[in-house]
Amino acid sequence: MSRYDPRVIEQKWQLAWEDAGIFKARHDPARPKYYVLEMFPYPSGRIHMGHVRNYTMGDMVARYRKACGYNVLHPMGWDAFGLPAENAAMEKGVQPGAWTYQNIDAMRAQMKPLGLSIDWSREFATCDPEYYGRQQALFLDMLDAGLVTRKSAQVNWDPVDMTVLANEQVVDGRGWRSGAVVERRELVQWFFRITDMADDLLAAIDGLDAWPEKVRTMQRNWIGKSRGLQFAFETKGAPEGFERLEVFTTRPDTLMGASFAAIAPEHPLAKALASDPKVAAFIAECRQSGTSEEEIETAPKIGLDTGIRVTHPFDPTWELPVWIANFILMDYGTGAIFGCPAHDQRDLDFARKYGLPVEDVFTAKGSDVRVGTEAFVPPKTEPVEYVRPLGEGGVMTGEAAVEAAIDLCEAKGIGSGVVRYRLRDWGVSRQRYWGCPIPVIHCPTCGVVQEKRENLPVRLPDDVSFEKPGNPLEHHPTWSKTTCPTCGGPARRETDTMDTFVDSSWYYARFTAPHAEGPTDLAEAGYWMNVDQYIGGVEHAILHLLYSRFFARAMVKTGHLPASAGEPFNALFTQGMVTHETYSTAGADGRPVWREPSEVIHDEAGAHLADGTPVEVGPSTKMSKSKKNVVDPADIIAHYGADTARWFVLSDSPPDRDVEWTASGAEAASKHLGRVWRLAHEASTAAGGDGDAEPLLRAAHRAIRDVTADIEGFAFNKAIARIYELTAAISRAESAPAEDRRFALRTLAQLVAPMTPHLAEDVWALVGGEGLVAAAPWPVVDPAMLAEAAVTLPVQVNGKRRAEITVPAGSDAATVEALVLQDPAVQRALDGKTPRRVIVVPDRIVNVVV
RNA sequence: GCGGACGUGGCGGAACGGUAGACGCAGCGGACUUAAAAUCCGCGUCUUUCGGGAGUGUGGGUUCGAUUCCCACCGUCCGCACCA
Repeated sequence: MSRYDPRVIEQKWQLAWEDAGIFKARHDPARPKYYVLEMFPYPSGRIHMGHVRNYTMGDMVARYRKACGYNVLHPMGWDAFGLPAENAAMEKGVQPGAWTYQNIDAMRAQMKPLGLSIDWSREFATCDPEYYGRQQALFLDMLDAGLVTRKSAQVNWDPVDMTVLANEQVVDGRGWRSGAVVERRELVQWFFRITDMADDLLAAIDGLDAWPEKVRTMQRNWIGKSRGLQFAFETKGAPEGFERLEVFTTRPDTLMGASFAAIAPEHPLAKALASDPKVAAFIAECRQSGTSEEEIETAPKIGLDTGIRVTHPFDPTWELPVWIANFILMDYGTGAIFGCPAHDQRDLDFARKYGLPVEDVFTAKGSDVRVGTEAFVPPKTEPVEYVRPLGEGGVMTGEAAVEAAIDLCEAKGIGSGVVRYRLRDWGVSRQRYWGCPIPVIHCPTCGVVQEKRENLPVRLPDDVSFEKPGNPLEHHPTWSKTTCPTCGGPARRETDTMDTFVDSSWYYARFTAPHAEGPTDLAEAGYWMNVDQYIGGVEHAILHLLYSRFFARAMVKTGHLPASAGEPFNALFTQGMVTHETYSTAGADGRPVWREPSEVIHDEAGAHLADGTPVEVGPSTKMSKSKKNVVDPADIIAHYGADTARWFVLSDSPPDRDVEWTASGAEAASKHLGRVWRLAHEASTAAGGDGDAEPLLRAAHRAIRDVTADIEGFAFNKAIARIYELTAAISRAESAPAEDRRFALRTLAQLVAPMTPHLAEDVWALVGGEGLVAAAPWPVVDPAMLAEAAVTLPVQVNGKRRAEITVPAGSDAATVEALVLQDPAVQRALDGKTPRRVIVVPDRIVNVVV
């Protein structure tokens, strides 16, 4: 007998789809469009299970929407600039471009067998000059629109390699190659002025109702809008020009608890004091750390008393010392604060370390407990008792006290209420080769000059050397030498390239017209934008999504997108990771040696290698090369077929949670698909059958209803559970008329077409479906087949289940109550007591309260 | 350190505030087979004196009723601006 052979059918149907050209997206104003997009991959050279999960989910949505009658756009491309290509160049001596394009070819070849409904004619890579040239045009338009600026910013500097390091390249405070202690250094850089849009980016989050709430919360917190007081201390003993020290605080209500003022090591006042060797040494010490906020926040708090004093604005006789402290960020507020140790943990730690006073400003209502080693920081909405108030005091919330403090200070002429954001401008300069060149020229006479638009793209040279550390574009003998577009004199090209986040901030728009002359084609963008469903990892919840939202607004402002596309992603779904158990054996030095899953044998003796060495089975973690707990999709597809891989990554776990890859799970998925195929094969030639068709037909319609709802709700694991039930029902209905079984199998084929499309086509063809199931409409549910005549209600007595009764659906409360009280099991549970209340939830439950 | 999420049988998970454990895996029992594989059917939280009792990370609270809502704690994961 024939059997399910994925190798044969998967290739067959992929060819059939290609011949029919059914996944090519065509602009058709007469039809409603639907744009499905998965976050495009970095071309590492191998696809991994995370990709399979991401693209299978996107394909699920794309194929489902197509069946529902939408004109679907489902493109794919490559996020192709970035550090790994330069690392490969250093390690293997290949050019980053050649390495990247080889990887793209390899990955495309691994992706195609998955049978995704992608319009490959729209494919591009961000490292194509055709793409990055348009990105340069966008950059110049943004420059003209005032959205770009140049200013100084801090970078990780490797003093041995004399080069800028990415945060990733800083390991335990040291450069990953040189091992030198990394220091912070200032460099003039290009920035996008994202903070100009902070308020709009924040307010518009309210409208993103199809985004996960957690992502919206994270974005709100990242933007971090806060109202506070900005005022100036008068200084004593400060150098000329620093008679006043501007500080910003979100807690002006704690001003009477101030015990010191502190400035960032990069603050102009600190720099002005650096002629003092002690200060200079301290600032140098503060710089011995990377730029990441995590590193700065977790570093031990250190400070230096400058000897300068400031007078308290509410009491001219009260003086506070000015410290330089390593935990003050120059980027936030004014780079200077006053410390109130009683109500801020960092200030308290600092005060305890350096013996500064701690004065409680407020206490819990009615409590006389004073701050010890833990700062008292209740929610601002909680009423507290002010014992050192700025004004009147008494019991009030922090919120109210802050507003009162701002009003009081404004009335007294001490500063003013201001709004600040945690969000910083987006620094896009990178001192690297493998990125989009910034299309400007530095001319000794004219200054910073734009490259002429007709000269775009400014192409990367393809003959660079990675022998020396640092930016190869700077080392290139000729590339940066050019003439000034304005005066014609000799000039130097900008050698900074753009952050790769820029590349991924507008690719969704380029997909709507991938070969347009300009960055976009407004007619195409107008039809296809916005992305209706965006799918990707939660690790992009903040940066990529926020930058994309900013870029879409910038493209509206520069005329590259219609006004309606300023918020580019209508719906967002964040999927979980694919994990696997980890396996290790004991190494000679006692440290674990990681083993690949394919090396490990599981049997009665436990887990071991082929030679009998026992294997330690560790917890399931994200698949990673370093722990070797990876399963190669290519191997799975070769062994089981693409449909099994697709079915597995959709089943079991909810899509937004991690899914654990297990060999037995893959085996089970494969078995199930074989069972479906066998049922179809048997039914294809079956005749007769005189049994009752109704249970089967009811099961089919229930499945249509439930699977549809589950797909709409991104509950793919539940949709799959419903498919298992329908399969069991068909298997059980051996005696039903053959044509009814074929109907049920056609329904099944339609329902699984988005999940396992190749199998679905084969089943569809076997049981008399017309044409391709990929082109067939979504099945329609018959409400008459869903109605139930009777319902079984659980009966609780005092909240504990004691009985159940069966009543006609829709029975009213009085009828149910009477029946329940007569029930012998209920009477036994009542034990002669009189019911106080009977709660009847129609068609759901009864609770008798005694 | 700061911000965000998650926690249910041996395992992955299901459950508009309404029968906790759908569906799947592993396991056990049975059918078919000379036998095995494949396939099909059934059982399945723990405990019990067989009446019942306990049970959704831990401890409290709200409710006729809590896995679900509220508070505190513990653990795990994600992000922190130059990894993508």
